[in-house]
Amino acid sequence: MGYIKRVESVFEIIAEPNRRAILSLLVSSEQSVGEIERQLRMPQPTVSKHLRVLRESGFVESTVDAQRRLYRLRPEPFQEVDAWLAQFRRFWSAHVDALERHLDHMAQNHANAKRTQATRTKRKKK
Amino acid sequence: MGYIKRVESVFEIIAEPNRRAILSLLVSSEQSVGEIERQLRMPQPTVSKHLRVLRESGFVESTVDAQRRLYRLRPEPFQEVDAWLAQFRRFWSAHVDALERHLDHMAQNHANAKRTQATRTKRKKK
DNA sequence: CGTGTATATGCCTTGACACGTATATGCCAT
DNA sequence: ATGGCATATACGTGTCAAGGCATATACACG
Repeated sequence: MGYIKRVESVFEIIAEPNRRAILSLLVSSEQSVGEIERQLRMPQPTVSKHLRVLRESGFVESTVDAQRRLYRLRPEPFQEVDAWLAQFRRFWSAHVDALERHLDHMAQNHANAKRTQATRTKRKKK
Repeated sequence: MGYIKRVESVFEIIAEPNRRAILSLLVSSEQSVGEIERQLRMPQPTVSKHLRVLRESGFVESTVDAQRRLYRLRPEPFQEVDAWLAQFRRFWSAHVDALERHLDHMAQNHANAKRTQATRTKRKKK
């Protein structure tokens, strides 16, 4: 029994910032590799490699257009993330309520404008 | 030299399976380190280290109870994930509808039952 | 105070993965 | 066929994070 199938969860996939950037790009419409490359200002092999990962994990699919490949989103993996998130939703909506709405609004346009602050790592040495 | 401030996104945090397991555990109620350790059958230092990461990224907070530390969830990071997801929600809810419900169900218990199959990338070798 | 229990931290090793650079594949046009 | 463009892959490298193990801190109680 041969080859181990790399079971990477959807979470590992979206942990990579460049991949999230690509996904966000594709929300508006399908794009070719070259277009992604230009918009995100990253080297072409990098784009291709990330697209490969995204494709193999089901986040995107591609069709051929001459020499171009057009990539577009696929819904399932996002739903999977959403499903995971669901178990916490009860919890957090209990905690906040108006804020929830607020966040829901901001979500419309930006992707990851988060500021993950501080982590007051107090490194005391003894 | 220096203390680089590691700005890890919420996505990197939840990319780790054990951390997701811990978070799922905490949905029901707050738990001590020892309880987590026993239920998840992982060594105590591992639990503590993951809890540290979760704490510093805001996913959990702790209070002291004698020698125990009780950990519980905090809502903000989850909202952040949700906010990111929101931009895709329009998209995917257009694509599917009944399937969504289905997934929502499976989400109840497990986290990453991904089967990432093959991705019919037809790799032809010449 | 000393012992036991609960949790945190330090060090080290290992493996995964993202990147850069180079190159291969594939398709089009002339 | 030949050259050129678009995209994919191979290989070597550096970085970083997770785990194991040992140990330190903190508290409780006799």
